[in-house]
Amino acid sequence: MTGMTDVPASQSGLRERKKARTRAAIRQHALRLFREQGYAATTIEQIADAAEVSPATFFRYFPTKEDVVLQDDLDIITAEALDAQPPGLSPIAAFRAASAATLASLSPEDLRRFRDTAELTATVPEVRARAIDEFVRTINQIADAIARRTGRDPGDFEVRNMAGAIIGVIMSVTTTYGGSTWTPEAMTDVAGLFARIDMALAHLEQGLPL
Amino acid sequence: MTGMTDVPASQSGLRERKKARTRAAIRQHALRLFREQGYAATTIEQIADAAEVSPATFFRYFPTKEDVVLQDDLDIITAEALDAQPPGLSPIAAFRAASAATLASLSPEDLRRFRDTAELTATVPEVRARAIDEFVRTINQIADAIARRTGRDPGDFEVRNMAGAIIGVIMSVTTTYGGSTWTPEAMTDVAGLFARIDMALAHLEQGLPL
DNA sequence: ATATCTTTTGATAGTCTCTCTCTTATCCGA
DNA sequence: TCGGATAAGAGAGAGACTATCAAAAGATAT
Repeated sequence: MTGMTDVPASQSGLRERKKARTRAAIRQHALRLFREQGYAATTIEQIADAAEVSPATFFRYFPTKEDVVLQDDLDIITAEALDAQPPGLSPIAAFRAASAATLASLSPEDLRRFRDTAELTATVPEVRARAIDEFVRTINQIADAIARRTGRDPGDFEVRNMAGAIIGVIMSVTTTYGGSTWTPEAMTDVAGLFARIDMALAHLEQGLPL
Repeated sequence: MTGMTDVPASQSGLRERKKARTRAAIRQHALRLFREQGYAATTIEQIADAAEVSPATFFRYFPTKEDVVLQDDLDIITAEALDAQPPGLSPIAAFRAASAATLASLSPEDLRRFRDTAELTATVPEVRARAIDEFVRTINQIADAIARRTGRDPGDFEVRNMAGAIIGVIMSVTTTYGGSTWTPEAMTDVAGLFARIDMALAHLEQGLPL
């Protein structure tokens, strides 16, 4: 895992490089077509044509149409960043620091892609549903990381509960940005979104006072 | 809204009664077939045949296959139950009381159907994704109810944040019941699930101490 | 009871996502 | 350079979902 970019630092064989390039091409053309024509109006065949592969190949790289949009590696990165924080910090404080570190590590290109996918995630119901399900899967990783840093069992009820609360407030922030529901323009700066996430976590850390 | 049952207290014309009966029949046979053969292995055609309607009619009652499983009214009920709680209670305490009241109001038949749908929700990825998306939609209703009872603005950041945290811990509990991931047997009693939800909310209320 | 109007249903055809299988091409290591 | 793997392509097909149109059934009025 070398970052969020689709093409990893060319490591070994030509085969892997080609694979990564194909994957990146598919995703890139897919996102472009989604932006131009809308998600539903874009067919797999069009994406495959644009990326110069067969429709069958599309599904070898992405199990479903929605998966082209999903962020795959972001949660893994924050999990790593979470482990990298000093042991003294409380779980939520460590999570806040890890988020900041993750944001800082993103390249401009990463940010652009993040913005595109975030918009699609908030806009298209099917994609949103899948993305949130991924979020829930992330609860496990967060819980594991918290368990590691507090020396408790990963299945511990309270650990899992805290992980759930963290994901919950993040979901709340990301699904309603800027007061009412999602507006694409408001999402232009990813930094603002991260700032709101940090505020939400701080609020949670203080016990959600009203 | 007369309860969770599919057939509302027969009110007006024959037309509406028939409609309600058709809807109930489709859902009932669908859940039975899902239980017997699995979700993916059951086709719309089979459900339609069993319910003695045409496949097209299925889609007139439920926009997608997943929607047969979703719980539609449960969140509305808890929202109402939330408003019914005495104003003195803190938001989370009120929510706990509302949950208990909702559980108590369910008929044995409701409980059985709830158990079936809960299992499918936790088991089948597509269904789970949809259900969680519904959960997020529920954040708004919870936030509105909290805003009403605290006299704050419904769009208030901290109010929405608390609603998110509540949904987050509930998601955490319902998606992993009994330590590790879902086991159908553990789910036999719905009461146990509600008890766990209550524990999670109590933990959240105390500020998530570890 | 009959006629008319509206709503619901069924039938049919078609699109698109996704799966499976088989064959061909390409890359890797020896 | 030669087997052994792995990926890409082609094609057939299942199944979810949509659109359209005609038939059936309920509601309403005379």
